Amino acid sequence: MPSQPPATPRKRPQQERSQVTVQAILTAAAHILTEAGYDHFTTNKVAERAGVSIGSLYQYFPNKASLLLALAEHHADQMMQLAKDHLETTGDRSIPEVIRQIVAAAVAAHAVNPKLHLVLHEQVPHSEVMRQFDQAKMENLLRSFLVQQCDQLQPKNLDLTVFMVERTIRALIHGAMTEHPEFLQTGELDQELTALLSAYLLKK
Amino acid sequence: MPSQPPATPRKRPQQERSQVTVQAILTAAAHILTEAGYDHFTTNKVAERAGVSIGSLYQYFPNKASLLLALAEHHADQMMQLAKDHLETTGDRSIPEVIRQIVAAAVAAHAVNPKLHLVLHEQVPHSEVMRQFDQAKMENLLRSFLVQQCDQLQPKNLDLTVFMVERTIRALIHGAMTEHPEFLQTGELDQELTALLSAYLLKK
DNA sequence: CTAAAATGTGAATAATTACTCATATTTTAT
DNA sequence: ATAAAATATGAGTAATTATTCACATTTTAG
Repeated sequence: MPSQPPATPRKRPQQERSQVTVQAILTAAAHILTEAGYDHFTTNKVAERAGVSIGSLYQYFPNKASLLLALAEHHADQMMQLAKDHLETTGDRSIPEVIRQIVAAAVAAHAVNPKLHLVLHEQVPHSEVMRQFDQAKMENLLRSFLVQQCDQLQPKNLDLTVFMVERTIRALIHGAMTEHPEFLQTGELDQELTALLSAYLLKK
Repeated sequence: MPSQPPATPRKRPQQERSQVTVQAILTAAAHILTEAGYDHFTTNKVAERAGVSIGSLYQYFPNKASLLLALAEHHADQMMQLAKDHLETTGDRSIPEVIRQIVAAAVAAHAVNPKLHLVLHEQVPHSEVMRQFDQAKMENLLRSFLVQQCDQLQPKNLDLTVFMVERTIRALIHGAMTEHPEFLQTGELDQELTALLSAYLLKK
């Protein structure tokens, strides 16, 4: 009795088999970075942990840097998605409330995968390249918020202000993650960061 | 005709000859870091540039890390000295003036050797280790200033505030150095940083 | 002057690691 | 069933580079 040909065509291995491999590699890469740090991040170890041969790794990632890039891009996407979600529901319009919201969004975004984030942004050589994903988008997001709120800001002033705010948020979240996790736990960081930036922007 | 024995004893080679060598190595190391970046910072290249054999380098620096450490320590000393000079003459007592002074001191300290500073703090692997010199001293300096000025600060509050201020200053100066040198040139950074922190501290 | 101490030399070593390629296995389409 | 296409394998290559060490030169002290 010949079996029916399956309704869904047998899944294309070009698609699925390799996608599983790619995913295993990415997962293994993230695991090694977060658990062992960049010092131990070698392509051979990643392949081993992924349960895949080193040759397969190089079939999908032409070099080590491209693997890191893929990881950083995916992570940045996750962060941006979460940040946007936090910023959608914007009923309030007072500057301190908007700032509080932005800070909360940034803190939440950094909680997606804090260990991976720190390694990608502070351990990986040439981490500027990794930052390209986060930073530009964050600055644009901030810029539009600020324009909406403080229409008395001049364009030149705007660049400077966006720089001040973006850098301050990022630096203090990173600093808290590495040196004072308790400030993050208790919410003290959110509060102080909001206070810092509100006081600054209200004076404009 | 036998010459007089020199009044000053012939300078001890253990002292001078080797000191010249050590200095040449340190200078070459700084040069390679600032001009070529950490990627090209190999011990053999340092020795070559210093006009010294690789063996001599290892006579005075047991390993590559110790060379970086020596460089970082010397650079931190220079920065701290300059910062202290800026903070000596403290006639003013208003918070904004004190803040302005602290900001100016930090900016001046970072101008000692900006390129080297950035490489040591952002390119070198495990740059946390390099920061140990600057950071603790900076925080202590800040702490005493803040205690003097805002005596209503609680001890727990103090740790948090010192963290906020120190990190913010450092991050914005670094950010300006790498991405917006024009803000440093024009003094806009000093002004905004002072405004940011004054507004924050005055609300305490 | 001379021996010991200090300093200098640089070819060689040893370890690491990103990446290749010849070959094997699996899947697909007919 | 079968050939072509896709995917997987992993031992091997090649380049880099921190560090050593056996030996040379210079300096000092007596």
